[in-house]
Formats: sequence, C-alpha cells, structure tokens
Amino acid sequence: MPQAPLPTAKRRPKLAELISDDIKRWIAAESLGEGDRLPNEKALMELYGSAKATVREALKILEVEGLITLKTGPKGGAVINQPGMEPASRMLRNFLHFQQLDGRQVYQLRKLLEVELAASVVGRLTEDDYRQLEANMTACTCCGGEEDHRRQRFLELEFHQLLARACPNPLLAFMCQFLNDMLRDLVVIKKAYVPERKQFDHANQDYHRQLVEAYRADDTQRVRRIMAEHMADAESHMSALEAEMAAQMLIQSDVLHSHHRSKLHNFLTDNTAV
Amino acid sequence: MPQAPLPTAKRRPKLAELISDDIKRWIAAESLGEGDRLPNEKALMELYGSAKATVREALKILEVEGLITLKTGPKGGAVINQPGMEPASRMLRNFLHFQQLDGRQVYQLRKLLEVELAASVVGRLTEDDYRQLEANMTACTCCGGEEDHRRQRFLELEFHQLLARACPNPLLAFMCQFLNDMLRDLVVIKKAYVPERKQFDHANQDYHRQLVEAYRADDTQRVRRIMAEHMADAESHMSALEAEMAAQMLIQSDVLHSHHRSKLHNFLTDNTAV
DNA sequence: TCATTATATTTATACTAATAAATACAACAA
DNA sequence: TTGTTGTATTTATTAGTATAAATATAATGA
Repeated sequence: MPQAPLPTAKRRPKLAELISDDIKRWIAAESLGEGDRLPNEKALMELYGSAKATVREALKILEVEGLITLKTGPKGGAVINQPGMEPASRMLRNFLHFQQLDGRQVYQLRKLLEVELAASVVGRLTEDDYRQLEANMTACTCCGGEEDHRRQRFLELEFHQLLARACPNPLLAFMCQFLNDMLRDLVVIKKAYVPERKQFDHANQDYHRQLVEAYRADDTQRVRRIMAEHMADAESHMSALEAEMAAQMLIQSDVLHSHHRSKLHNFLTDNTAV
Repeated sequence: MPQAPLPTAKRRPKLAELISDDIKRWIAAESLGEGDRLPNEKALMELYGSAKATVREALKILEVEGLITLKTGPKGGAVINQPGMEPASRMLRNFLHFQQLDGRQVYQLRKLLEVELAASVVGRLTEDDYRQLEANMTACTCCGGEEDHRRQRFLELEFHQLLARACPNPLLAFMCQFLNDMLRDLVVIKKAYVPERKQFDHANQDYHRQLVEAYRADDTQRVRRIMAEHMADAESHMSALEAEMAAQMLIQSDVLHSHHRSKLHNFLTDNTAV
C-alpha cells in the first residue's frame, strides 16, 4: 500500500510549540488572567535553555492566539490578555474561506440563534442598553437618505450586536456576533442594493421598534415571535448576496487596503517564468 | 482625562504581520488552495527585504492559523493547507476559558443545533454512513461492561460526530462538532458517573436506534422529534458536570501530559521571591 | 530488473550577536 | 506644579552561521 501520509500523522512537535504549551499549562494551572505578566524574554531563554528566536516564536504563537500581548519598553513584555472573540472569529473565517457557504446557510443558523438570543436577554437589559437601542433606532430613521443604504444596514446589524452583548451565554453570543460580522463584511463587498430597499429598511425599523416594546413589557413569547418574523423576512431579502460568500473571507478588516495587490502577486506575475 | 489605553488603539502593526497579511491577500486573490506552495524562506527574505527571523515569524502566524504547513527537505517549504476546524476550535476554547460557561448553556445551544443538524442530513446519508452508524451502535451495546462508561460516552458522542460530518452546512457542522468535542473532553476530566448511568446509556442507545430508523424512512419530522427528545433527556442527565467547565479549556488534547507541571510553575514556585 | 541503501541537496530549525525602536520612569528646569 | 528631557529597560528587527530533517537521485546488491 502507498501508505498515504494522513494529516493526523504526529509530526515531531517543534520546540517553540512545546514552550508555548508549557506556558499555556502554567496559565491554566495558576488560573492567571488579564494583566498578569510573563517573565521577560531573557528569563525565558535561560529557563528553557533555548535561543531568543525560539522563545520569540513561542510567544508569537500565544500572541496570534490572542492569549498575550507583547509590548516594548519598561513594564512591557508579555502580559496575559484574556482573548476576545477576534482570534476565534478570524480562525473560523479562515476555515470557512475554503468551504462553500451561502446566505441560505447563514440564515439557517441565524433564524435559530437570533431568536434564542433575543429570548435570553429578556429582563436583562439595563436602562443604558435601552438608551443605546433607542439611539440606534433613531439613527436608522434619520439616515434614510440618498445613498446611505450601507450605513443603514450597518446600523441594523449593530442593533443585533447590542442585544448579543447583553446575552448571558458566551457561546451563543459569540455565534450570533460572528454571523453579524460576516453579514456586515458581505455588505461591504457586495453592496446589497435591491430596488425595494426602502421598504425593507422600513420593515426592519418596525421590527426593531416592536422588539424594544416587547422587551419593555418583559414578554418573552412576543420577543421570540417578532424576532422569528424579523429573521424570516430578512432571509427573504437575501437574494442579493446569495452566492459569493467565503470569497474574501481571509482578509476581513482590511477592506480599506483590499485594492493593494500583494507583493507576492506582483513578484510572481512580473517574472512570467516561475 | 486619564486617556484610557483602550485595546482598540491601533498599535503600529509589526512587520511580520504586514508580511503575513500580504501573503494572505495573495492566497485570496489567486484563490489558491491545498498543496500550492509559497516561495522558500530565502526568496521571501529577498522579496520583502526582511531578515530571516521576520519572515519566519510571518510564516509562523500563518502556521498557527492553520493556513500553511512547514516542511523540511526538497519539495518542502511552506505549502498551503486548507485549514480544518482545529485552529478555529482551539481559539474558541481559548476564548471560552476566560468566560464562565456551564452545562446548561451548552445544552441551550445543543438542543437547537443538533435538532437542526439532524434534520439537515435527512436524505443525505450514504450506505457507508449507515454502516458506520450501525457499527457505532453495536459497539455501544457491546461494551455495556463494567467500568467502560467513559468509552460508552465517547461512542455516544461519536454517533453525533458522524451525523455532523454528513451535514451540508459547514457552519452548522462546525458548531455541533465543537460542542461535542467540548463535552467529550469534559468527560475525560470529570468522569460523569451518575448512579443511574446504565439507564441513561440504554436510553441513548434507544434514541440512536430510533433515529436511524427515521433516517431510513426519510421522515424529517420524526428525526426532529426524536433528536429533540434525545437532547432534552441528555440535558436532564447533565447535573454531574454542571459547573467547572472552562477550567481546563486551554490545554485540550494534552490530557495525557496534564500531570506535568510547567517549567514556569516549577521555576516560579522554587524562587519564592519573585 | 527490482529493491535497498548511500549520498547529496534542499529546506526548515535553532543558535549567537548586535543594533534599532519604543516606552515608562526619573531627573530636571521653568 | 508643570512640562521636557534623558536614561534605562524591554521588545523588534537584522545579520550570519550551523545543525537536523526530509527527499530525490545515484549507487549498490540480489
């Protein structure tokens, strides 16, 4: 048999990985968090008997994973940083970049999760939350202007992000925020300008208004029903960005620079003979 | 005002990050995948006019993100690797390690997602899938032995993983598999030995059997109903591992070595004067 | 001819050393 | 007190060298 090199083959773990795992184990064992500091690079070099570059690679791993941030100067160094969702979100996007994913599939989840999330925040909204929601809605109604449909869509998604932040279940909150982020970036890429856009915007605003009312009444059933309708309605307006997700998934926040062609690209296309 | 150093402050992006972003942009633009190779380190050094260590750090970022794998030897180098779920899963665990998360919250999602997933694979199971499901079930009934409750639990979760692999929605599949992985690792840590364990195992086996029947009949409604009952039942047996999730979230697969104390720990506790 | 072994080449991996950049903190001057 | 400047500390980056791993290819043996 050709002995297929299956990817699960346990390749020799690199030194830097061992070190980063060791540090992780330390963080877990001591249950450290937010602000606690690691020894500086020199100390780590001596401790692990490794060279600077190796220690740096280990720290780089932890930095990419969002567990530490590295700063220069006195009081700098590696400080433990309880990671936000960005690293997880980024990796999930990397993963999805290579899968085929369309709007229908996103809404298959959104229809379930946004409803559950909406219900889970009933009775948990502070006056400040209400203030922010109201502010968002007035901003929505205001900018019903000419070409600002994009901004409109941003605000509509921000409404849902506000709810997600109040969700007591961190996993549910993560998933909903991830879906919202994905939709937000899709709007940037393909400007979803459907003709009956105005009508859609108006419907969204109405749903949001009804939701806040239901929240104020602490009526979980009504919240569920309205959010379910809202999502079903939104899905029906998704036709614009049906396909072509997962295309620009890798470069997320880099919308401003996405017109830059990579050096690699320029290099490899100039020298036609590769 | 004290000018709080908010974490969103755009710190000067490090050179290595710029390079890795550039490479990402290249991958996205050329829509490369699986097996395509990057130039070797020396070429990248020249291209970006940077030192070896810097290029290495950039490659390290991409490696941690699962986008490339580095190999030595001829035909080695950096090859593009369409990432599986492991990196995303790992980051999500890092994130959750610092949140408080309990079994109830996990099942809040599982009750929704497993049902949706179960329904989504109706009519998509191949004969080979059925074979694997049957094999799993017989393995379950067989090892109802003495102390192998853990293995029993593993197999029960593996049943759900098999379904997830057949799911056409990659996002839904990811989320369910993530939840299963988390539950699996929890079993390893806290051996969930409840007294009426045997009864629970038997109930699970019965649900699985009924599910396969419903799948063979292509009866989506029945699949939904059975899976919903299955999840509700499983949740009611979750009391054993109520709390104490998110504790050992960082070191995932390292169960075998978790008794090792980190070098850092030994170092810092020996020298009492830190 | 075929399989096995040795060798050479390519490549990442790891180490050493030194300079540059950034920042906190203290010392100083107005 | 306030603002500036210097200095020490720490990472960031560069440069070069050496080692180890993996593979293709040539050499060897049956």
